[in-house]
Amino acid sequence: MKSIIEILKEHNIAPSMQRVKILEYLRNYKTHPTADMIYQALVDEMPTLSKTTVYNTLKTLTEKGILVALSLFENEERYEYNTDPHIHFKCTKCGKIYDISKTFECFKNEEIEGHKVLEHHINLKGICKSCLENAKG
Amino acid sequence: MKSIIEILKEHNIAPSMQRVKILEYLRNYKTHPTADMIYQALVDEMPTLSKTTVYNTLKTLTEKGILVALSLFENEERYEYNTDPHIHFKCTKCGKIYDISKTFECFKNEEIEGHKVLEHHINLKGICKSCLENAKG
DNA sequence: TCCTAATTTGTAACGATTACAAATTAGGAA
DNA sequence: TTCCTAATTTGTAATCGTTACAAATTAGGA
Repeated sequence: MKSIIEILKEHNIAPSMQRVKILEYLRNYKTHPTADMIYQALVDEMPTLSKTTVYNTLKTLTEKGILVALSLFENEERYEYNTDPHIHFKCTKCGKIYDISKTFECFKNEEIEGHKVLEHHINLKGICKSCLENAKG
Repeated sequence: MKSIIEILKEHNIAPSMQRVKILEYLRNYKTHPTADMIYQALVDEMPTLSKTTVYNTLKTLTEKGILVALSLFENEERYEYNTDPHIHFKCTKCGKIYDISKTFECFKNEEIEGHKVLEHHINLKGICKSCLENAKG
């Protein structure tokens, strides 16, 4: 696997300690964290880390296409490392967000009602497997 | 067409002037407005209207299923009158949101990877017809 | 008319995000 | 090495959308 430093260099982003740690976190943990969650996870290891740096870094990495920003039903931005195309499922009971590796070619580079479609975001909502099993008791 | 007052009564919501005007606005204008947009549109006609009332009303009507709250790519809630199933297209150039009356049965009451799907939100992003035509100029 | 509950209102608070300017850091030139 | 400059990081304050809350207003029934 490519190193985080390589990935940053390929996109002309200086691989500072903060940027490396933030991107590393997003590549390792597929939890779709918010900026604050990332900050909380890293501040122990980097006590001088600033929340502004987290926001700046997320913005930079998203602009370069390394990360994807998700608007998943709520008023806070979540981020994920941009890998294979997939969609999201959010459990209304436990709040967890799952990746679903099902793709939909139907929207790819298509024109719908005259509009040129460049991206599609599919968000599902319901009760997750784990909560369903707990309910059965 | 059913009157706004009838709709409210059917859902056991007292048809106060404020609630009627807010729901009426959303039924008449399919612009997916934010709470603030609705407030701005109505405050001339109802000078004592409070933004809190707009938020309260939107919350009530959404809980009763009369309205649908949309999380469309951005950190602000937008609302629409709940009619036929449709999906949304947002133009990245002019910011306008279009309704696309295409339905996707593939998600209806389905189980995906063990999760029970109850709702699906499909958000498309790209350049709208009007902006495409302007670009050709 | 009076009473009570529902509704509305305005203010203050909150949380996520951004603006901004100062402080720090890193890398190249002398 | 030291100096210089630009990039990066930091902390504070501001902003924006939203919510909490309590007082004021309204509406409908006794």
